[in-house]
Amino acid sequence: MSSKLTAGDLQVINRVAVFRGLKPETVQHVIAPATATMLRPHELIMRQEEPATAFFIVIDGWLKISRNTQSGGETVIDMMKKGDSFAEAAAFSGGRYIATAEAVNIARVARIPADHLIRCIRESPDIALAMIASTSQRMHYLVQQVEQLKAQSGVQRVAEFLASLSAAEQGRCALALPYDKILIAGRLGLTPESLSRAFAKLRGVGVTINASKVDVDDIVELRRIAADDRNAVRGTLRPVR
Amino acid sequence: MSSKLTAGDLQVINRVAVFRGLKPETVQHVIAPATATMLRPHELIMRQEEPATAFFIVIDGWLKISRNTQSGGETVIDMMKKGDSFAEAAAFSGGRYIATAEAVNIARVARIPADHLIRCIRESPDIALAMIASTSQRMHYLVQQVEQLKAQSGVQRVAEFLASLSAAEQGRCALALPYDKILIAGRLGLTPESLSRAFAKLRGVGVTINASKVDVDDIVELRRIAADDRNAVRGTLRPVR
DNA sequence: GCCTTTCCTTGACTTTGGTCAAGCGACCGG
DNA sequence: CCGGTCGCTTGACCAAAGTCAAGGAAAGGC
Repeated sequence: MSSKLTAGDLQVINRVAVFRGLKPETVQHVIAPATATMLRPHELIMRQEEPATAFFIVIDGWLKISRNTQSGGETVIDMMKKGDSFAEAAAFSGGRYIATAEAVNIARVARIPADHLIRCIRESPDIALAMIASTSQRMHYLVQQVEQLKAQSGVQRVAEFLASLSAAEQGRCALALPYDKILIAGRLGLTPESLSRAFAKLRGVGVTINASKVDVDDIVELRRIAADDRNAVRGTLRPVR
Repeated sequence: MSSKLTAGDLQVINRVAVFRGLKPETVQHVIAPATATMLRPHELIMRQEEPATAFFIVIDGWLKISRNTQSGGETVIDMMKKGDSFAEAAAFSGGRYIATAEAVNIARVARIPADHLIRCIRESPDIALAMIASTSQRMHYLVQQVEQLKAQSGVQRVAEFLASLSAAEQGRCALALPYDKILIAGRLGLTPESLSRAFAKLRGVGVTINASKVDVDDIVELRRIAADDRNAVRGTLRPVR
């Protein structure tokens, strides 16, 4: 189940954003008591409401970060991939996890105990700054998330999501959906049905979706749709069967 | 405009959540170079995209934390009141502010320079832990926000908002809306019109709104509406003129 | 191989919430 | 005191998105 880190694990961990700017020996020290776990699909590594005793780094695979709603449902909060870290802030504040982390596919996750981390911080405060920077990033994401949910329509969120998958400056580009459409729908606050229909509308502006392969005729157009006013887009987007 | 802290300012600052658990002398040290500013309605103390050179504590009044959308609109992210602190994480990470803070009414805000704060942390790491704890709280709020926007209907968000204004365990209670309905609408991701209609629906379950005074017949019922499944509520909520 | 399950799409329909327009009352400045 | 602006509400309408149901295609188990 859980084991010491392999050389490959260390490879990934040393490049992780949360440790950016720390001296290699500091990183070594922080991850000394870390363990790594292989997860099968649907296995959980972090459970909402449980005491926060560690934080995590994704070494490989995709994890779904979700919350159980009062009404028994589930809300996708974020998706984590190789190189992402999560629950840093919870681990420090000694509270409980506010969300659940579930493996989407076969995944490998490193676990760094919170008590050790706090001891490390007392020795070298730079670690604290690194963690705060990482937390700040996460917060930025959440703020953007709130903004998108409040200010953009479903199609616009889909357009922005697709555009974010490509680094292309402009013009035509091909990309692959990173995970199930059901999960994409959840991440964007839509039902799978609505996501399908959003894709159908985007077909009209040169976006071709075939299983998990996507072809975009003009990524600038896609970004324009996302950036436009909610109502400005209306005429241009008719569903194409 | 900006001035040294008054005795009254210190009163508030010493009780603030972000400094909870720190020794009084540590707090003294952190806020040594702090200044306080009086803000008139609509004045800004923090501007999105500007370099994050400080973090803030609200001494009095209400501030609106908002973001300018790409399409030229504005999204309310949060409302801050006396005793709240904000932009801690941004101040550390040396990036830029990700949102704008605007006074809603006459307000007073303390400003703690980031460079001094970082020096403090290197001296006593406990400050870092306090800041992380505070950031963690903020993140919890944002996660809940995302959850609410994705999982609850407008009326449900309104019900939850009203319920959160009262500490009452159960039964009848009276409460006051803390700020304009336009701002409440923004905070909940609704238009003012939709908020009005949501209020009209809640009238049917014993919620009376008169200007900024609200009377709730049964707060448990209100919480039930918020916690129910999006669809379960449907029959029970018809608008009452 | 086949059968089952899961993912995804589409259609028809309903509900929710935004838009536009009108109107009222409170507050403010002159 | 008047006329303005602003906050709030209501009505009529429309667009966006959820629900329910059906069906096809792909993947995985036996």
